[in-house]
Amino acid sequence: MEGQHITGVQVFEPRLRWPVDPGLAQTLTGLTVARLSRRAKYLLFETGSGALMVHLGMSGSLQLKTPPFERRRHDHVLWTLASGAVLVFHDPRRFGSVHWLPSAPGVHPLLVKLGPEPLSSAFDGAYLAAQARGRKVPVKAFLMDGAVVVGVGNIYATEALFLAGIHPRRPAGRISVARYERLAEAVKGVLAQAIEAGGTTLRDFVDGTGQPGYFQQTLRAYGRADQPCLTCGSALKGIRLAQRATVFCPRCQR
DNA sequence: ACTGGCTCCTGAGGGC
DNA sequence: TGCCCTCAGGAGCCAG
Repeated sequence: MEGQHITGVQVFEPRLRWPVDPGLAQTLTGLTVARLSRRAKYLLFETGSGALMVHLGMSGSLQLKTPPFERRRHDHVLWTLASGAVLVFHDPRRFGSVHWLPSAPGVHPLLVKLGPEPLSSAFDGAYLAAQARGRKVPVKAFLMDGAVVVGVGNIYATEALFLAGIHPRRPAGRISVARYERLAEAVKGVLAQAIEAGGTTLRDFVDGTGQPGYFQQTLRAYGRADQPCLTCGSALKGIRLAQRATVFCPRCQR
């Protein structure tokens, strides 16, 4: 994508998580993608005057295709490039979104309240402990709060808490700095491993080349309710916490 | 200031 | 074989 010139934009379905800006095609046509970057789970296609911002939600994908190809059901936005290739945004559940991010003035409202990147040095045990001070929210919901740290969804929060030996319902403000250090390390480790494996495929996830991720084969807790704990052998417990499926070991996680 | 519940949507999977 | 119901989830928003 880097260096590609956008020659056309077609929006077939603007009803995504946020309605697609009717002026998007007008704004983007004629621009060149200088570089790709990312903030939290928002993908940024930077041009000289601003950025195309895409969120994949949970079922979204982007693929570069070479015409002729048949537009599939749920192919919502197409960008035609000067090379002749077409970038396709496909999202059956429409939890994803497509935005225009002006380079000035200020930050986009969706980005302004976001916490640090989990793989950055700003994210560590001391930071988590400071953020958690006085808070009673269950630590799993705390960890999934984008204002605390970005990028930690349900699966990786479940895995990290298992690795750190922390009970998902424990109030965030009642965890020691030492245990938060362990948790921060667990988050970094789980994310690094998942990225290495190419992501986690639950149902229909595929990457930019159509390949599934393989991290699900490595999951220690998520999706393993009633199965034996890989550490102590006792049965993992499945609960619902903050409207999310949660699995933990009642013996190892306190 | 916090917290918990609701919401969008489609497809998979289970029960009958 | 096929239908119908329930559940799954990212994350912003809102009521209490």
